[in-house]
Amino acid sequence: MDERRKPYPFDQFEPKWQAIWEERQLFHAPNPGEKGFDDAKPKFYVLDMFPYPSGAGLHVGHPEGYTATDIIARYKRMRGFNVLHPMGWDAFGLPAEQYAIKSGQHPAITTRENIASFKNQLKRIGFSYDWQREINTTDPRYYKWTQWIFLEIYNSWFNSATNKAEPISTYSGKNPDEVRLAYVADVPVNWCQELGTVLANEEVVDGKSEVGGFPVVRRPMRQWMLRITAYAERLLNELDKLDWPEGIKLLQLNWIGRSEGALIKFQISNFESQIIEVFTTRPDTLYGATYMVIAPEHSLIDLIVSEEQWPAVREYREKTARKSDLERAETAKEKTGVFTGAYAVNPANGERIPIWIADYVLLGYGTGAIMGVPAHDERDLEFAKKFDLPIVVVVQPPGDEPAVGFTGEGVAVNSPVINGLTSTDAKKKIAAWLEERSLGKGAVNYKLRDWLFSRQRYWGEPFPIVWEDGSHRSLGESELPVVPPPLEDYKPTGTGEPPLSKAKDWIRYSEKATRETNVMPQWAGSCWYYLRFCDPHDDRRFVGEQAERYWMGGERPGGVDLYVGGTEHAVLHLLYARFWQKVLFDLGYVSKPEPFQRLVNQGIILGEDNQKMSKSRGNIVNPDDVIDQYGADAFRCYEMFMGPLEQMKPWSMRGVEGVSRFLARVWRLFMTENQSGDWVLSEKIKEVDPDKAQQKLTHATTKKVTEDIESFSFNTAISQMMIFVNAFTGAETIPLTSMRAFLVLLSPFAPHIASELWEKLSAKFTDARGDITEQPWPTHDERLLVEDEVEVVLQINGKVRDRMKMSILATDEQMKTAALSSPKIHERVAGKTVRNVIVVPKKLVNIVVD
RNA sequence: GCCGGCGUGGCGGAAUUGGCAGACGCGCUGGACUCAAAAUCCAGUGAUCGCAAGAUCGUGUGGGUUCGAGCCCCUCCGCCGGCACCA
Repeated sequence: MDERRKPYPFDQFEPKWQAIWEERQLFHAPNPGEKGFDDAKPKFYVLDMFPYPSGAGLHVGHPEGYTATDIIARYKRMRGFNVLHPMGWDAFGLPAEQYAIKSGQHPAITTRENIASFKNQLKRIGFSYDWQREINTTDPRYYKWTQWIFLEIYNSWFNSATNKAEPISTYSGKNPDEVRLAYVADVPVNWCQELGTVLANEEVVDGKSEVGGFPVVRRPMRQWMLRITAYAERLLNELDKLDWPEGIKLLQLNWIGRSEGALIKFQISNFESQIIEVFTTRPDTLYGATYMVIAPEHSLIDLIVSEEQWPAVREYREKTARKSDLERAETAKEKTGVFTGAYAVNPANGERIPIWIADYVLLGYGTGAIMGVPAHDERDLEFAKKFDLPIVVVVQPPGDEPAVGFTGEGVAVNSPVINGLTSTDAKKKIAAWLEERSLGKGAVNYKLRDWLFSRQRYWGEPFPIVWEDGSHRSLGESELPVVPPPLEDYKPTGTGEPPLSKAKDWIRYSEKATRETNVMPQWAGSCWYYLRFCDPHDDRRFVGEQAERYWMGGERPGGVDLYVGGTEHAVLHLLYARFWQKVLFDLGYVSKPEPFQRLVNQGIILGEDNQKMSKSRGNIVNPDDVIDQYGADAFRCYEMFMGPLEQMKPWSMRGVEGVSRFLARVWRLFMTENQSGDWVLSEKIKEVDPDKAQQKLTHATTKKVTEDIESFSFNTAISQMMIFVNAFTGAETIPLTSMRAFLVLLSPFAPHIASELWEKLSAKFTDARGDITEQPWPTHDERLLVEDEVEVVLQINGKVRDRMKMSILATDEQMKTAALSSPKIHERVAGKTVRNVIVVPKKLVNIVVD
C-alpha cells in the first residue's frame, strides 16, 4: 500500500474538472446581443479587487476574498442569474519597476511572468472566472482607454451651478486651463527621493512612502493634479446610499473631512487694499482673536513682513522648508513661530492684532491663515502662552468649568454683537453680521486635497499631452494609445526629472511641441477596470454602451452588485474610482453615479504564530503547498471555515486537515473501495425516500446553507454541512435525493468533489441530467422543519432546573401548569411564594419565587 | 489626543439578536479495528467540588437595567485599524 495515499483522490479529479470547465467555457458570460445570452435572467456582477501581480506570487490572503466571491458567483448562477465574474491584473506600479531595476529585467517581462504564475495559481484553486474577459492594465489596448478617460477629465470642468462636470467647451470664462478637472500646478508635493517620484497624500503614511517606507519631504514642484475636491460634497453625500461597511464609509467621511464655519476677512494695517482671509469653525469666538497666524509658505508674507523682522522670518521659513512631514509631526508638541512685524485688524472690534507665522498652520488647509483665539483653542492657547500673547475669554462655559481653554459650546461674552447667545446661535448671527458688512460669510471647508496625479517613473501610463510654448494641450483620440518609448535605462533620474525625459526622440512630438514625460500613478488603471470588464475587447469605445447599461445597470446607484477586497484601499482606490465614475457619469458615458453598490471587506489572514505573515518572520503560507497536500477544495473550504470573512484570523494547518477530513468523509459517503482498491459508488445509495429525520435534516441544511451564503456566513454553512455528513455517515441506506441536494449545496464551496460525485451518481442513476453547475439551487419546505414537540427549559429565578417535552401547541397556561408539575421544580418551589411566572412559547418557563 | 472595531474553553470560532453559553472544527483522553502502526469509526472533553446523583462558578473588569444579559446602558482595562497641529 502506498503510505502517502490521499484520503480521497482529489489529485486526480481536481485537474480533470478544471480542464472540463475551461474546455466547455462554462463560466463565460455572454453580453447582450451575443450568442447564448439569456435576456430572461437578471444580472449579477460580482467583482474581486484585481491583484497586483507581484513576484512573490499569491499568498493565502488573496484567495480568501476570491473564494467568497466564487461561492457567491456559483451560487447566483444556480439561482438563475447571468453572473459577471471577471479577473484581471493591475500591473502598472512601483514594485514591478523597483524589482525590474534590481533584477535588470524590463518590467514588461517580469510583469508577463508574474501574471502567468498568478493565473496558474488562481486556476489551481478552481475559481469560476470568465477568463475571456481577462484584462491587464499595462496592455496598450487597455491603457489606450485609461488615457482616453484622462483626456475626458482634462477636457472637462466642474460647473458649480449644475454641480457636475461638463465639457470644457461650455465654460465661458477667459482661461479654461484654470478650471479643467486635470490641471498643472506648482504646489508643495510629497517628494520621495528614494523612489525618485512624488506621491499622493493617500500614498504617504506617517511621513513615509506607503511603498517601501522611504522618507517623504514636502517640496514645491510642477505637477498634474485632478480636481477631486470639486466632488467633495457629492463623494460625501452619495456614500449614504451604498451598502458598504459603516467603518469604511466613516474612513472616507473623515478623509473628506467636511467642516462648517465661516471665512472672515482681516484688513492688514498700513496695507489698505490687502486683506487676509481666515477659515474658522468658531466665528462666534471672533472677539477673542488676539493674533493671527499664517503658514510659513503663505504668499503674502513677502509683502507684509517688516524690515527688522525679515531675517528672523527668512530663517524660520528655511528651517520649516527643510523639515520632512515626519519631523514636522514629531516636533508638533512644541509650538514655534516668528512675528512678522505686521498687524491685522479684527473686523469685529477694530483692534490691531499681530500677525505671526508658525508651522502649526498648514498652507493646504482652509486659507493657510487662522485667527488665534487662545482662550478657546488648545493650540492657540499653547502658542499664546509661549509667546506671551493676550488671552481674552469670549465663551462662558456651562457649569463651573474654567473659561480659559474651554473649547466646547457655551454662551458668548465680551462680544457686543452676540453677547448672551449660545454658541450655535452666535455662530449664525456673527456670520450674518459679517456678511452684511462684506467682511465674511458662512463657508464649508474640506480636508480633501486635489489628487496629485503625476509620477516621475517609467512603468505607468504616459500622459496624452504635449507642450508647446509653455502650455499644454491634449492629443486627439486617434493618437491613442501613447506608448512609452523603449528605454535602456528606466531608472529614476533622482532629480525629479522623469525617466521618459531621457528618450529624446520620443519626446519630440513636432517641430515645436514636446511630449509630457510624467506618467500616471498606479491607481489610474484600477479607477475604471470594473467598466472594462463589461466589454473588454471593444476597440472603438472604453466600454460598449449596451454592455455597460446591462452589467452596471439596475435600480440602485452603484453598478457592481458585490465587491470584495481589503480595507487598505478605503481612501485610495475606493475613493479614486468613485471620483472617475462620477466624472464619466456627468459626461453621460456611464449609467450610474457610483461604481460599487455593495462592498465587503475580508480580514487579514495571520500566520500560525498569530503574527502578520512576512518573509522575515518565515510564517508565510503558500497556497500551492496547501493544494498539493490537501487539494483545492480543502483549501477553499478551510479559507471559509476559519471564521467570519471580515475578521482577522490566524492560519492553521491542523484546521486545513480537519476540513480535508470532512471532504474525505463526504467522499466515503458516496464511494467505497472494492477489493482491487478502486473507488466505486456505494451500494448504500438508493432511490428510496428519506426517513423523517433524514428529510428534515436535508431541508434544514438547505435552509441554513442558503441563508448563510446570502449573509456571507460561510463558516457556519460549512458547519451545517458537516452536521449533515456526520448524520448520514453510518446510515444503512442513503437516499439519493438527499445526496443530490447536498452535492448542489456543497458545490459552490467544493466544486471539484461535488462535480465528480455528481458525475458518479449520474453514471448509475438517470434521475438528473447535466453537469452539477447547471443544476438549480435546492429549496426547502418550511413545513418539514416544524417540530410537534419541543424541549422547554424550566427555570427558577432564571436558573435552569429542569427540561420538559411539550407540544408546540401548548398554551401559556398549559406550559405553566406542566412546569409546576415537574417534581424537581415542585421540590424547589415548595414552601416559597411564587411571585411571577414568565412563559416564552416553545422555549421556556421561568418561575420567580422569593 | 480623537474616531471606529473587537475581547467567549487549551486553540479557531457558534449562539435564531434579550431566553438551554460553548454548535462545528482542531487538540486532548478512552475504546473498536490491527500482530503493530497509520488511516478510519465510536464515546468523552469549560472550571471547581463529589464515588455518584448533583451542586457552585463561568463570555476582559466593575457596576446598572431586566423574571432573565455573551447580547442593552455606564465605568475601567487590553488588543487591532484609521486620523492626527484640519483652525
